[in-house]
Amino acid sequence: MAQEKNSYEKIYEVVRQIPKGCVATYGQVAALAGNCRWARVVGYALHVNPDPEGIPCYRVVNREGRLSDAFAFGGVNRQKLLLEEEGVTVHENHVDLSTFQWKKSVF
DNA sequence: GTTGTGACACATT
DNA sequence: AAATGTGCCACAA
Repeated sequence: MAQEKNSYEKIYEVVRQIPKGCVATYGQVAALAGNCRWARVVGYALHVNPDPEGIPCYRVVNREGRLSDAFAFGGVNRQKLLLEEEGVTVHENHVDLSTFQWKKSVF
């Protein structure tokens, strides 16, 4: 078993755990996945995003709380809308991490 | 098998 | 303060 829970699956698992109304940074997800160095891999994992319904990429932001330029997976506007629907206040492309960054301890 | 690139993060200049 | 360089890992050619 445990047929290679290869990087991606781990990352997806972590992203899936992000509760509603919260956002997580790539580094955060990477760290929860097991390695802070996976930040880039996390971005790649979301890039392929095989399950956009279970992997809300829009809940994942860089360490600035900002969305990447290439993030607009359907329009930056779309992203803002989705996050606001979740209860996250989004300013164009950035959110207040201090307020909305996911804290695993809370869950 | 090696090289290059990438939706990042951190350190240093 | 901003820009650059470096580190790390995975995938594509």
